[in-house]
Amino acid sequence: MTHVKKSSPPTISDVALAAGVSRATVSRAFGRPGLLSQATVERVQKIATTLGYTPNQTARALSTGRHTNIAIVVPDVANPFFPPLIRAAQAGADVAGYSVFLGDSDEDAAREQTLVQRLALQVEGFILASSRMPDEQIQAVAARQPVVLVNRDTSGMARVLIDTAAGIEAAVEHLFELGHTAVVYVSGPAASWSDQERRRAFRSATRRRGMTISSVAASRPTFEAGRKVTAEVLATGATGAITFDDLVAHGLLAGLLEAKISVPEQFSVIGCDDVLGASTYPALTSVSARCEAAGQIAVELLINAMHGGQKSDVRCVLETRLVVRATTAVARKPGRRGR
Amino acid sequence: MTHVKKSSPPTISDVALAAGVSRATVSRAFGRPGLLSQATVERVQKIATTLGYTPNQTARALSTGRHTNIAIVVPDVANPFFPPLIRAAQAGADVAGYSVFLGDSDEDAAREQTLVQRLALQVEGFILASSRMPDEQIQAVAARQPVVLVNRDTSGMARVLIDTAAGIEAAVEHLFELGHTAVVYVSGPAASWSDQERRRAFRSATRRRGMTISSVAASRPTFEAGRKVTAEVLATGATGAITFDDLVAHGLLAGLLEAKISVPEQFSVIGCDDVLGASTYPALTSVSARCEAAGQIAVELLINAMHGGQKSDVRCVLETRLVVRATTAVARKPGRRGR
DNA sequence: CTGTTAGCGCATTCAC
DNA sequence: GTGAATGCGCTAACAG
Repeated sequence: MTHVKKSSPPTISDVALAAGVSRATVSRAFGRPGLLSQATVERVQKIATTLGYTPNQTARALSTGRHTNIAIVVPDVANPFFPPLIRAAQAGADVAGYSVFLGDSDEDAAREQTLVQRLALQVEGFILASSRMPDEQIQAVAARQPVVLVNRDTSGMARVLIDTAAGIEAAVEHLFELGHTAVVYVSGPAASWSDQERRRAFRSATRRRGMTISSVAASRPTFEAGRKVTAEVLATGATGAITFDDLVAHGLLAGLLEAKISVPEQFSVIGCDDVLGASTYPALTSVSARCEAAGQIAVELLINAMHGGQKSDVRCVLETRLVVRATTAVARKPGRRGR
Repeated sequence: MTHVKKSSPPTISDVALAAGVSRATVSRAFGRPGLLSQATVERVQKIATTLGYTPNQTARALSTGRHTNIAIVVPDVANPFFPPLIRAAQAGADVAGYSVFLGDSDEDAAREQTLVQRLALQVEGFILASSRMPDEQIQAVAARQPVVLVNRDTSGMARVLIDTAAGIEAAVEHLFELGHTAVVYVSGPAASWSDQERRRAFRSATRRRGMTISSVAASRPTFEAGRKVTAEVLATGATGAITFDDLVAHGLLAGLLEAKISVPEQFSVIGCDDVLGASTYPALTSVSARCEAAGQIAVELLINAMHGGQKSDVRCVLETRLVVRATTAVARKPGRRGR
């Protein structure tokens, strides 16, 4: 009986020894099988698997500079907008043989910067979703390695944009047709490209129709934030609101309920991103956002870039549309709410 | 004018050269500042930052075996149960200086195994949440490096368990008190420990009260799966259902609505995990699950284990409770549904 | 306190 | 086709 006791995982040397070949041969058996004879490749592979050998990515990366890792960083993993995006990206990376780091910046630019820095030397590329970093920092990262942005329109960089502006336009139109003349936009994170786009679209669409507008700020895109601004929203005298995202809309719905304002009879609400589906009550009218497609396309672009595809400055725009459900209705007559 | 053009990031040698010290000194300035004089540490640090030097984790890891990376793998990132858990774990890892890999097994044991294998040599430890792998495989992983399980009760291993069984018990009691005598359990993934626990709790609690039970299977824990089993659920003749999780419950709610069965008047529904909050309509009665706490505790345990804490076989149980909302009511009289 | 030496596991020139 | 060196960037003994 032979006792072979090795606590540490088998290395390329172990395989080489057992197979009676040099370490270089083992290396090639995995990295460039084409350079070896069919026979040796198979033999080495076989011995490797019986030994339980797996090429050490770390060592390989140190030697080649290729890590076969990517990182995806988001402002808030728990925001339902991101999981589908992450999931799709992860899946795409997976089939391409890449592992993925996940970073959560907690909506904070400095934290995001730290994360990126910490990860930079371990990954071949970044997907920065709804990045809160200033353009210069993003460009600094991109100068070193491939980056693809999601919902951030920095020229000269690869980016996939979910064009919710068009959806917001439709949302305004929808409210207008229902007779609303005074509407309010509940904004999201100031550093968010999406928020800027939506605000801009809101402003121009309402102006064009001669509607009265106002705007209140929800600090973070959360249920709680939405609930808290309810009074402020009502104080504007508007009869309908378009919110930064569904979370805020959902919070507003809750706040309205507490304030005994019935939706949609007395007040209309439209969300954005359509991540809650029909699960709210009343079912939320919202602007769709194809976050899953965004994630999938983002990895594709990234992998392409990492494989030497030189075309950065790709600008991929995903269309959106208004999904009308049950939180919007004909405007109540003004001046009688809450009395 | 001196042109210094280096495309690759600065290495320890660059800093050493610029600071007029040896590479070892630079290394210590970052890794063991205590071994150096205050003065040199500061000087090296300063030069390092002006050069934009960041220690190369990959090289460091190759040399030390310490990667300062962990991995967290889940069956489905998009399942709302996991994001808060991931977020909490990520945050904890972050303050401890660890970066985190994310793996999505897509509910598949083989994929999970592959992921773990690919990641194993790049991380110091794993958080396996709701692992679908068989015990032996999990133990094999744990034999090589620290692992902490979430919602998986394998003895001898560190694990944090969300004790939904107690909540299910309460759910059954709740239905019983409302006069329900025939109830059905809509099960989730067979490989899921949580599902087994819930099924077991359901069975024993109902038996003790002499209730009539049945069970139907939802392949995956999704809205769609829940919706699809609606007919099957109704065919059991039960007046109330307890589902594997909120997603399935939500789907069932939708299916019931389509079938013109009103909830809770004609049929009661109780979910599990309480991830939808009050956002469904009617607001879902559910068993709470502290997924965020689970994530936080899981990293703590893992970091502890990686830092040499020898006590594996920690079994941390998180209590749950029944959150009664609006999908449960007194049982209708039997024999009249749907006619 | 600091410099010197020797690898960590692998991929890659070169020779043969 | 295959083997023998060399180095990726860093840390860990050893010296001094």
